[in-house]
Amino acid sequence: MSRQMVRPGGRGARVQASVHTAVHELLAENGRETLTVPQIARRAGVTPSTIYRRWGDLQALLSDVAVERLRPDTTPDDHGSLADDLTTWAEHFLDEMSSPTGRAYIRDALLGDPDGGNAGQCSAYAAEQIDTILTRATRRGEKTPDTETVIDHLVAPLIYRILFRPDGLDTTHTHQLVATTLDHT
Amino acid sequence: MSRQMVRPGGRGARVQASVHTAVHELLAENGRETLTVPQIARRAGVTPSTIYRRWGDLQALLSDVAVERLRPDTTPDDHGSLADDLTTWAEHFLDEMSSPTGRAYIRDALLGDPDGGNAGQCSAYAAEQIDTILTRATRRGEKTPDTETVIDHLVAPLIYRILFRPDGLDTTHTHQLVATTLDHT
DNA sequence: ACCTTAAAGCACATTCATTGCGTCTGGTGG
DNA sequence: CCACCAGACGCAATGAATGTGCTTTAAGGT
Repeated sequence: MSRQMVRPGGRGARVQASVHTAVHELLAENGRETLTVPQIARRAGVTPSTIYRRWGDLQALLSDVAVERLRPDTTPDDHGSLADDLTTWAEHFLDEMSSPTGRAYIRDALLGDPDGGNAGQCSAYAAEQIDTILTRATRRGEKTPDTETVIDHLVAPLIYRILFRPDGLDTTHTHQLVATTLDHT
Repeated sequence: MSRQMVRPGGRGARVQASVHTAVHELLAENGRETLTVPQIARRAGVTPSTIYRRWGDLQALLSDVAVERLRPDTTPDDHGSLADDLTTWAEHFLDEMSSPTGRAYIRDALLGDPDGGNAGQCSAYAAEQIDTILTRATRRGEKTPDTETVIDHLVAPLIYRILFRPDGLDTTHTHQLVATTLDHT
């Protein structure tokens, strides 16, 4: 139930919004350990039952919030060359995702529905961004790799390190990944 | 607290074993949704307080069990060539990890301690296996990529697809990844 | 303005998480 | 060989969270 069919502007929309912001605030304040449904309900000015009815359980709600917060809010900047665009995007991506908050949201998104519903959405967001960059490069006349190639050799390694080896993250590595990715054209 | 210092053969060891198998069985039977500490305790013939004392909370316990079950039980087979070894290992890896059970264990491992304690352990397991294969190939006189390269361009894409895009998994793709990885020598 | 219907509130029963305290196991030193 | 001691376990109790029937509210259409 991540994609809510709420009458826009109605009471449901207000509740959804206040619950989402309540989750976000409480996560920032106390972390996830002590986060409970009644707590969220109190902060949002709602009763717990409302949350249980709309989202089912805490995990689904967290996953829902996570996906919304992981949605990119802007299209990638245009720096005039594919290499620059990819590098800048990758650095920005790493910045956002490798923070404790970012990692937490990714993990929450992974818990949502067992097959890649919410996680798949996140992946789709990244794919869209990449696609924009690649399309722009193609229009410029540059030779470009496939979106899939970029995902395999740039996005995947970044995410892998973020999730499994938070220590091994540095800018040099990112640049190297961009370079090898561009070899696959 | 994943690495328990239990007196071997004593009561503590029995408790640890029965709790671990209880978790494994209950996960297989009812999935993770309905899994609770008292439930595990009942199945294991233990009281909940024991579990709380030893593991702290459900997540830590799940993470502990996950890491133990994700530990490879055998060294990679030797097929006489790096390409064959890597391909076979990748297919085996994919088989184990892409099952619903495997995915669930990976996600549990990711939840353990916030910085990559348990997840890092899993990554280290994979690195060990890869390292064995690469060392063998070097000893044969083959030209081999770095372990890091294999992780970035083979392991990471596999895991990424397993976690974020369970649909996009096929053998062809795996072979392709092995091929491009071997280009990076 | 009314009517319909989906969503939110309320109250309550059930189950879970968590801790204090006494008991027992099993390794250790005399 | 035996008594001792530290840590681990079981029991029981409490406070909180989960989840559900029933009632009430308000959004959107007629």
